[in-house]
Amino acid sequence: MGDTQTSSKDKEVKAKESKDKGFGKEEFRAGGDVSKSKKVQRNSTLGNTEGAEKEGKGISRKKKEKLTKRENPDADLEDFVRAAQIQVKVEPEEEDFCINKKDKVKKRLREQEEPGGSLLESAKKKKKVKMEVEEAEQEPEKQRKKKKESKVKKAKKEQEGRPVSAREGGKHKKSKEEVEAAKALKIKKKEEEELQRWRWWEEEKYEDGIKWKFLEHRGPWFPAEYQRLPDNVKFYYDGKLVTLSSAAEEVAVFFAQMLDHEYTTKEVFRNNFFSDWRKEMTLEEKMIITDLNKCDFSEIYKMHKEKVEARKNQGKEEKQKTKDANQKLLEEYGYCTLDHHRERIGNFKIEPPGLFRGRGDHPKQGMLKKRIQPEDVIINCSKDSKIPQPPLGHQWKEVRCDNTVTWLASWTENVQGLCKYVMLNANSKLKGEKDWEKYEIARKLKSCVETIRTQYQADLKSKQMGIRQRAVALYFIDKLALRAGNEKEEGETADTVGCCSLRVEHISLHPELDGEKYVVEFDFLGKDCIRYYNKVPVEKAVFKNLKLFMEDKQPGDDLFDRLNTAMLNKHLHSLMAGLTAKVFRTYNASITLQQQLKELTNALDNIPEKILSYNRANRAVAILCNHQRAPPKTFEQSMANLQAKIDNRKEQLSLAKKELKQAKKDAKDHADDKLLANVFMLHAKETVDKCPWKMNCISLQMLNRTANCQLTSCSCMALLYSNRPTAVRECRKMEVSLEKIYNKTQRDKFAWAIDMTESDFVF
DNA sequence: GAGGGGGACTCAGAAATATACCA
DNA sequence: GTGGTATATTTCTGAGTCCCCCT
Repeated sequence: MGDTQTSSKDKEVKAKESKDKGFGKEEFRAGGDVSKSKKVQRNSTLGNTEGAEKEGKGISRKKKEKLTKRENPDADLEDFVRAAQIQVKVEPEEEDFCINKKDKVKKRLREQEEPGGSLLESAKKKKKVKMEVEEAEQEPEKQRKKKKESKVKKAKKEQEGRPVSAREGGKHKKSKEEVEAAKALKIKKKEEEELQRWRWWEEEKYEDGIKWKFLEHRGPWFPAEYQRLPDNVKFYYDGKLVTLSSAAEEVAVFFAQMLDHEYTTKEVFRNNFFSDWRKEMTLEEKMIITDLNKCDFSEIYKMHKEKVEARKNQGKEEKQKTKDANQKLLEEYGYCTLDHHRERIGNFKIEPPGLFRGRGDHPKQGMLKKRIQPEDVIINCSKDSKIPQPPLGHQWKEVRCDNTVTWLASWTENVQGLCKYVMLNANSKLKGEKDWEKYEIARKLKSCVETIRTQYQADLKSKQMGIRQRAVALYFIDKLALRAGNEKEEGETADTVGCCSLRVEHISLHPELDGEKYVVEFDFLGKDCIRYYNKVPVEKAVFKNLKLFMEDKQPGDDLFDRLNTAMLNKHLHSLMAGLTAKVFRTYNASITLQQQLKELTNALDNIPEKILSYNRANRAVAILCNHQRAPPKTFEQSMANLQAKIDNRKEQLSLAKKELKQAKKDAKDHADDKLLANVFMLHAKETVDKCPWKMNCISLQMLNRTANCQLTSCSCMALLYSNRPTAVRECRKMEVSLEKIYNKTQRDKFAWAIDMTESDFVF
């Protein structure tokens, strides 16, 4: 893989360099007055920016050293990153295949017309065949080995004169008929589910902007009101007992419940909490409680821990009760009727009050998230639907009927003043349609991406600084899948950036680094305060432009001072309808997935190997998109456990080898007891055969887990960006059951892709 | 017409919960 | 079969993007 990439990358760089010949700083300066234009107001339009004075923007900001930067990824992961970046440029060779909705509908209609086969019947047949294939696929070595094991056991028992019965230890074993019946029931349930599925992708779409014609729901569910602490749980201030008012006590409980968390050690969190807590206190309480450090929440904390522990140790019955209650709640509030179809609601519960958990160094972390009342909630539903009833004694803020939006209820939260929505689940029509649309736009980009690249390459030499900045930003978005980088209000959120909001301090230029020319080193905090660290060789023209953009600027100044996301997207719109910076992320993730799957998968591999390849392909996408997570707390322990398992197997293997040798000898020596000797021989041989295979499995597991340690879940990646039809196509081509790659929720979510994708689909 | 603000949506990581696996 | 642990899945909600409307 590496060789092809390197060579293609070299070619690319050389080709670009030859294009760049003759392009230099002097020529650029002659084209536009850069020294003047550097002081241009950031938001000026591209056309009239030259020479204007920069105002207010690019004020030097303190580099926030305390931000929770993630550790540098491992060196091999960095290599993988580079590899993945190069992948982005490699285009697949196959012809485009377009999902043809009309053809699909026609196909189904044909099936419907076929004699002796209704639509439902044909779907049933199709499903049955599919399931039979999958079942056969799932009958692997494991089951064969189980059978073999049971045979050995049976032989042993018979040898010992013990009876082999269906009942052992008095436990009822399912009869063959019962097993068959359970199987049939499962299949039937699956079929019914499939038949009930709303195949919205086969229906006509509504006119532009209309999201639904009928919407009915029960309104959101509200968390229970606060219950006072039991009398034996006390709060102390400066060693003295203080009985808090209900409002102050509730907020104190929020804090006490978080005492285990790092948040409560952060100064900003503590200050914000204390300030908001005091707002909930009575005058008397305010007079007494003046210093958070003197507050003793230990009894509340202890009570909370005990509650958590008790919940963990609930008996079966209690657990079932809780489960049933949740199910009831879901049935009652978790579904709505949208255009005569029952659709699951994604978040029907109103967010409970608590302390705001802003990420990184969010300036508002620790502030009180107030309890939402029905009076804060706007309900959206059909006029002719049954209007949801507010909880007793309350009323809604407003009931409206707006079928141009997809939300069912909304409210404004108090911390950031943002709107929150109750929306449908990911497997709903409304979400699915959007998803489908997203991939269609990304596919459309494929057909014109080369033109766009040619255009921004040319723009790198533009006389206008703004256009050059736009070209460099686009180059990064395309090559590195950076996010657009909207402007944010200073002091309102954590100091994170995207492409357009990069500052001088976020990049370092290296004319030469580790044997590569024109290397740009990125180091900034992106979305969710996830660190983006990358060293990327770029084209000479890009490098020179960056050098120019950074001249006479302070570290805290904007790198692209004449560009913002609105300008960038406006330009992208002019190149292709519906194109925005975000589309490049989807596009490049899809291309990378397809390319990686093509390179890594081998039709001759076994199923675990194919799954590993699929995970590797997804990992490449995760690296490209810089999807990271904190390493799981149990990571080190679980790796040690796996290593212990391998060691154990090694011992087992050497023992089994000795046993096998002995058993062979015994079989020769004791011809009279051949059966017993054979049983032992079989057993030892099986262990000898099995151990290396198991050890290999554990090694693969370790490899997979190490690589995944700081990356988001692989299937998650495939769901977010990578093209669903691509993954579906690959599974079918490689004869890997979709169940092995995606869980039920995920399969439900992109049922449209599963249904529409043929095995020859190409992104 | 520009641009600022906010509404509506997607994306994404952490936490909670369920399930699988193993001794 | 049981209990403990690891892993997978789901839920929750914060953090982005993008577009439209108002001034």
